[in-house]
Amino acid sequence: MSSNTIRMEELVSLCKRRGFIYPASEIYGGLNGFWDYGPLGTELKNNLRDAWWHDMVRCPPAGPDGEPVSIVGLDSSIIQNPRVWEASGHVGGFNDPMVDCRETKSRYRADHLFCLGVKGETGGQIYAYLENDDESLASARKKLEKYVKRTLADEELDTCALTSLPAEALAATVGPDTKAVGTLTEPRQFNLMFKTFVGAVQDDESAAYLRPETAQGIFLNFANVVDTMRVKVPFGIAQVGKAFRNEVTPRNFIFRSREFEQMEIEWFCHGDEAEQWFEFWCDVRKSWWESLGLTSDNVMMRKHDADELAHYAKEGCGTFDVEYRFPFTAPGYGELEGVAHRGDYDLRRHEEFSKKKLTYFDQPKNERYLPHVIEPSAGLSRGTLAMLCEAYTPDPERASKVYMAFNPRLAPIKAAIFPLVNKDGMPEMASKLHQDLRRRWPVQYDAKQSIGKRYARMDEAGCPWCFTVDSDSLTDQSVTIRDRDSLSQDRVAIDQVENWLAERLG
RNA sequence: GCGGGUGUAGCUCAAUGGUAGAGCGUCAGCCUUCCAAGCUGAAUGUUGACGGUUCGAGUCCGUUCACCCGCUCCA
Repeated sequence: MSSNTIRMEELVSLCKRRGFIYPASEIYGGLNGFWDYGPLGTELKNNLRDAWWHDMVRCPPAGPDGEPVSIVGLDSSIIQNPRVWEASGHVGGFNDPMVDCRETKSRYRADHLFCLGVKGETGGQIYAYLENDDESLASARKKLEKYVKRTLADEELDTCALTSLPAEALAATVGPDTKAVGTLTEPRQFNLMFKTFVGAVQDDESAAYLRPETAQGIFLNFANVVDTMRVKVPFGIAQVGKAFRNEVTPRNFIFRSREFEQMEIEWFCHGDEAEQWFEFWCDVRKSWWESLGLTSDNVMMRKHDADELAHYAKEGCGTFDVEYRFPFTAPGYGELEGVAHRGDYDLRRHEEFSKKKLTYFDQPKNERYLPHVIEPSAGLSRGTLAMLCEAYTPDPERASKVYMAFNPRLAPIKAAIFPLVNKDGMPEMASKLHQDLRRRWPVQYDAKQSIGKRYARMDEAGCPWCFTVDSDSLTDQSVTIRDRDSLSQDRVAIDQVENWLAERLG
């Protein structure tokens, strides 16, 4: 077991202990791939979401030409007309039948397997091989010739798709990487979209899907936004929301869960300008993650190889991932956000399927066209996990042995207010300060147990500052500020505490 | 979906087939004048779930669920 997995277990343990993240429906034994956010996790996730909305929708950075950019918000339905997912390509691409080999434990896409047999002969063994793989084909032919005990001419060979085989022929089939017969399972559907039914009657007519991405809701409303919001291309539409995928293997805490949250922008621009906007968004998004505390060593941009490009990204200039070095991927990286050049794929497909015109008329250019799309698609759940991983700071010197070094902007608790001792007028004074501050920020009051324990509790919760009222406070009207990261203690006038915090929190 | 591992209090872990425990945390009281201090007390468990073997199962067996690791998958 590597030290990284130990650290991950410690993080999961802290998340539960301090109310960040719990297993979903835990009292019933949990459910694979689902997690609940506790009180502190909810605050953290909301803070990350709000920071994104503020920095991308309300105050986005200036564009490449120095002019302000325009982004508007949206909140579309999780369930849409099922034809949406036909148009988007998810119904086709999400349902690949797979075949497993019981012997070698390999898994193959059924439509990538072909079978080799002797022409005209039925009932004999047949040999599966991988499509477009000469080595695999040669191996299958060799095994077949050994089976029939003679060399076969090319014209004696018969091939067919594995998916076209009847069940009894499949039972006589030898897998690509084995010599035993009948080790392949029947092709099984992997439905990555959650299916549900709209209305009380559950028949095929009423079948629908939970969205596997929030993006499509934006494309569906492109024309509505253009018609009603006086926006001009280039502009963006942003949306935050839940998405659902029946992942084959949910893993790594909330990194790959079946219900998760996305923060997506669809940036609509002229095709000629798409490339410069693509570069712009790659830069903006990487810097944004770094501005929240992810150190640049742990963040990298990675261009997708041609063979891993999504169906929608093949026509544009590709996809860059913003990747983070999670403890469970280290020394490698895991995807935090994908910035994809989708071309005009989505609007074009929805035009085809809906028969509605989705072109944009550009007045200054006097030109009608389908805008191209740059999509910075970030994982809110993954971002929250990255923030938890980055903040987790072991420190054997301090009582808690670990503290969460959240950026104050994201910290679930912004400040704690303590009476040093729970008597002599200190609790009254501290409580008054707490009442005043909680109108503006999530702050906590704690008078129980020793001051050291209270500091330690706040360290694990990632609270950046503690204000302590002591006996001097009663005479000089000042309090001690204890800094989470430096452990330094400074004095500030009690009537200046709110300003002091406002300067640091905005 | 496959293989391996794990599952006992909120957390970390003990318990030869024979009475389910400890530390920490939490809570209450006393105390305490700046970093999990001290004292006293309390709550918390169908030992993940179901079934079997046994006089007796946390322990052995089977099934199942969840988590971790490795495959596979990740539009």
